[in-house]
Amino acid sequence: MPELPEVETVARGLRQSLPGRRILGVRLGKTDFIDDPSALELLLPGTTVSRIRRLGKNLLVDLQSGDGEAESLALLIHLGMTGQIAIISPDAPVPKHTHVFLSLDDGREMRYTDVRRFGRMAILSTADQEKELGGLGLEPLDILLDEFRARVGSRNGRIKALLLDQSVMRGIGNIYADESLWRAKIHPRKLGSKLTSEELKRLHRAVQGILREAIRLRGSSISDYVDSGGRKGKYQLRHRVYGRDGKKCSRCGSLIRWATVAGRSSHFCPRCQPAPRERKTAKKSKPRR
DNA sequence: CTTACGGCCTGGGTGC
DNA sequence: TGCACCCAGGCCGTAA
Repeated sequence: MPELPEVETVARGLRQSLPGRRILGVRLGKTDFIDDPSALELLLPGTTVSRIRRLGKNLLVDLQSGDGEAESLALLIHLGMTGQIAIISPDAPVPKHTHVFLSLDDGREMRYTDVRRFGRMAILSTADQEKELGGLGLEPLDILLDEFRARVGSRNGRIKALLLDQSVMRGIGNIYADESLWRAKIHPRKLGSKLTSEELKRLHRAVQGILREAIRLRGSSISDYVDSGGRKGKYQLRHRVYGRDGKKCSRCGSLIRWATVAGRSSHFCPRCQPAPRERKTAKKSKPRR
């Protein structure tokens, strides 16, 4: 599943081949993950890619219009769970579930393949970009310790939910949330406001360290993630808890556990990440009839 | 305002 | 071969 390290890897791949390329044509398959499919068909041809940006899990392909107009557009791509981008020869076999084809002026094409179609594509004006992406939190790789403390330590939500909340920080998903909490020795159910100063510091370091290492290893290929060159990542080999329930914790030997926290599957070591005191929520007695 | 939670989207994998 | 079911991440509506 593409989270920050995977999207960053894709972005770096696209930066190798897209800037300077002119888009010649657009062909679409299923379009229910595209905000306005006809806008893509209408506006993309004739534009030139100027740069590739990543904001959290979002990719932005900046476009210059062919006629030199100042109006700048960007193609937003969110890979969802199963989105893949390929820059490839049009003669290459087309994988199933490929729904967007952009022909490029170097003879290749950019393809978007998405089994689940949980991804998203949209053409955004500068104003749209602010509206759509303005609510995102800070980049976890850039956030300073003090900012991290302020944003996370003040909140009463479960730390797992806070790490996943894109308006707190952008780009962390289930894998890197679980891995970061394990490294920082914090239970996913603990409340942000209950984290000690030391825990906040450890978590800040853990998040950044893990994201950096994951980018270095080109992300985690869990289900079907590949980068824009079709290569798998290697960080899944370093996972300590994600998908390892029932296996031994590499730090203490206890068995990794699985539980639902904040509505998401969570993996953690019950010894290294001690459970917080349960909040006293009156156990709802079953309504009897 | 904040937080919690259920439901929805889709289809591959699994188990019977 | 079929078929029901689960699950993934993000988001949204609703409730407290």
